[in-house]
Amino acid sequence: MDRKGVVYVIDDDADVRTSLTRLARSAGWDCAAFATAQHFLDEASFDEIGCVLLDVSMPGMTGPELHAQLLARGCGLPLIYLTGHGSVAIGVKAMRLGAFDFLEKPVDAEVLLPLLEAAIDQHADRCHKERHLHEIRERLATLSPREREVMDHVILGRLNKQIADDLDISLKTVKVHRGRAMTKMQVRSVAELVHLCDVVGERPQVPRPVD
Amino acid sequence: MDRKGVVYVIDDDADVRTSLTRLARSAGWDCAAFATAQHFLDEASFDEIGCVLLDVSMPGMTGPELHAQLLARGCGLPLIYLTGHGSVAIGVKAMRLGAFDFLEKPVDAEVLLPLLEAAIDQHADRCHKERHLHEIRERLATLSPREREVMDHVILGRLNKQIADDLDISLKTVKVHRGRAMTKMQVRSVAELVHLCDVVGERPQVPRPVD
DNA sequence: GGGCATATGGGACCATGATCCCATCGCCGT
DNA sequence: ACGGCGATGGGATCATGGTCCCATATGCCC
Repeated sequence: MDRKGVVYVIDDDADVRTSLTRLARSAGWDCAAFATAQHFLDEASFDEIGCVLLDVSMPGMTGPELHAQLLARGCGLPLIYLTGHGSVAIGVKAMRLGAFDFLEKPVDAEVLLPLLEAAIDQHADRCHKERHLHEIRERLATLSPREREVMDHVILGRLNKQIADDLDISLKTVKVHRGRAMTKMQVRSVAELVHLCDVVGERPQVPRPVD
Repeated sequence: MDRKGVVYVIDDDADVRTSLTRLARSAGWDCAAFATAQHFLDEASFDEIGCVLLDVSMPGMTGPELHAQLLARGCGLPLIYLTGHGSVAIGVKAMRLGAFDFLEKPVDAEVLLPLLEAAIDQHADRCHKERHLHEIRERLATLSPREREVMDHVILGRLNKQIADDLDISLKTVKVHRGRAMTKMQVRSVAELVHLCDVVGERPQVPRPVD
């Protein structure tokens, strides 16, 4: 049985890598194992659905250090820490940074496999939403400065007449920019436009002019 | 110096309660201490800005058990665990449930005080946003069923004509309901209406009819 | 210099939305 | 039985939005 997703294993212990790889593959996932965090950073593509199983303490870059690196690179892979003798403080800090889970070795397969599935599902879900946001941002990027400016007023609920007054241009020009913005954003109603902008968090805080 | 917020201390050790209470008060917060989780549940009001400092292991209800109780009651108070001899698993689980932090005793005042401030600030912020959402939901609750139905179509970008067709009523009636919905929601444009509904997560997934 | 995108504007026309007036009908609670 | 409210609908009027046609001017790139 094949599933969609890659399990990345990062551990300096070859035996651990072998057994985790075997476990993940037996459950149907692809698996790529690395002996150091640096190897993982160098070789992994980061553009696939998956999750990361990483050891806390390794020669070179440690688990938490890798975590910070991934956060800095905007990589959204869920991280599941595995540790032999971790401390409370390290575990709590990892969770605060957004780790998916933090487990102590030895880990039971019946515990780990559902976790892997949940982590990969979460990542797939997030990637899907992220792609959608990216599409919207790409449409936003096609707007000319003036079109964007007019759109910002439109999604605040301003009338064409008011926008014309705000920007000191004619009503006619507002209509042109507005129509082009609607076309470029691929929407046919103000409601859809506002919703798209809400989804990507584009809410200009233009001061509400007097009515 | 007085600050806004209450620090709730829950610990079975009277000395710990005394010292934490003194610390919190010296920093300007109100403080209420409880010897058991049950006392806290019985006596605290939960409608004030604040945060909770709780011990993990106590006679009767434990810290994690109280945590679950608070979650079930929809209480948004940030929880900061304090533990003398906590395990990694307990700490990680507490963080997964949304604890604000999980510290090991003894806790340095220079660590705890900034945490208290951050937790209380976060709670104040969330309460503020929650109040705003509540206001909007109250407006939504004043809509008649038909008004709500029409509004659901409006925020999907449907034209009055299409809504009339969908609901099998006259164009005129749609206008009436629409106008009343706008008044009750206290908005003057579709853009504002859509934004309010986006904020409270009210996005009906009415199947898009053929155009 | 010629093409292209951007910003600007006018005129005309139609569709749509908003807001008044008016009305009927049914249901619920006092 | 009466009043209030929700839902329904018509007519009239005006403001607004959308979409065609047309045009000019600027700046940029090849």
